[in-house]
Amino acid sequence: MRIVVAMSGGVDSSVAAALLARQGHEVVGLSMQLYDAGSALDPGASSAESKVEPGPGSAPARGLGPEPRRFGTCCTIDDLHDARRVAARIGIPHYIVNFEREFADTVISNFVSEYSAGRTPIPCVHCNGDLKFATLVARAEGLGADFVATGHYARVDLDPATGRYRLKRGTDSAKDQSYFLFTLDQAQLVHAMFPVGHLDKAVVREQARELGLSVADKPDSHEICFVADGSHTSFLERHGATASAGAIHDVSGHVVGRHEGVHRFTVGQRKGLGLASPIPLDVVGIDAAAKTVTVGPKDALERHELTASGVNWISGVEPAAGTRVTARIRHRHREAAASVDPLPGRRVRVTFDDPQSAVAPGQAVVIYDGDFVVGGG
RNA sequence: UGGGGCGUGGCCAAGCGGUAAGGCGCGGGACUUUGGCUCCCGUAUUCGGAGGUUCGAAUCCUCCCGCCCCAA
Repeated sequence: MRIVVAMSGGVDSSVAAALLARQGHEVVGLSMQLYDAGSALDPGASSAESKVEPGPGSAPARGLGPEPRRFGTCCTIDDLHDARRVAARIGIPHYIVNFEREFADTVISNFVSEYSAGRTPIPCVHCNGDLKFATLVARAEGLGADFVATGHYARVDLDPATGRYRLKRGTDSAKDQSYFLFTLDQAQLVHAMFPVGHLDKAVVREQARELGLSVADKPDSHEICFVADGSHTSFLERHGATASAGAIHDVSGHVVGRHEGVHRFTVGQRKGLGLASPIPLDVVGIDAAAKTVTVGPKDALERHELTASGVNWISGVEPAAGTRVTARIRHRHREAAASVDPLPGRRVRVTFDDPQSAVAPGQAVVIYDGDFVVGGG
């Protein structure tokens, strides 16, 4: 089979590619260039021969001004080189496709507008859904590939009972990334492969070492990949987040301070308030229109239920009202028992047995039935 | 030159004779393919200043300095 592997330059996707190649598949490595090479390049640095081939249909990035120093923490020029080196090592062709425009138009623009609206976006979901499993799948088809594989810790299988594909947690519960993949639909899952989803991270690294891959000991990537300096606030402000300074209220409506812009806050946030208080205060609400941030004690963050929009049901069929599930309201949230009630307009109400703290608008709730992702929104 | 209150780390603040809580902030680390949370560790030899009482004071006394309020 011909399989396209999305290679980020990290260990996981490298091993994914290597495993598939070893199984005898015709593997093609594809790396997404997400940032302008000129600004991502560290002038004078080691990359004398960095030939980045523009992918078909690529266009100049918009909304991506020059970044200070390194642009991101993944998909940098160095990461592209790593991917290329791995591809060479395992003997597969490797292409770099320019996704700057798509990345700017989907992931980054959404990131900025969501924060400006007082919500807390989750860019990895868009990156996975819109880029890796939409745009990339289209490219893969153009290359005559049957599958797109990534290094995600998740599994996909075919439910013999229904004939539908299911998205399953990765075996390594500590590294499970199924949360970030809840937008995948049947059409995408048909072509999706997660070659390391059944492995533990430690095993993946071991494999990388055995295969002689140079990235075997490369650190895991954390934090937003496109924010290099660790400050997403300054990133937002460089990319047009409106600086909407306003008042900080307490839960009874008294003004207790000022803030420098709603995009600097997220529900549940404690740091950065600059308020003196005998007890810790957390952001309990954000009103972008009124430019206000409301703070309160931690217990004011607890919610028994939430509604999510833009819901995707993996199977394509929504569950019956009152279906018992577990749900997470953020990556690495300890899943909580709940029941779901699908609502009109691709919405769902999730009612938790026990109250959950800090349901942040903009974050995703992902619904599980045992090891399977039911859906999310 | 009347009466009352207050001055504790960058900020808020507890302590009111027994050897400086806590929160915010900040620095470092852990955790983490989002943000946030959380968890560690660090952050005032010192309590406006100077004396005094005491085995021992930020806590009591005296004076000084600086704020604030009420009455004039």
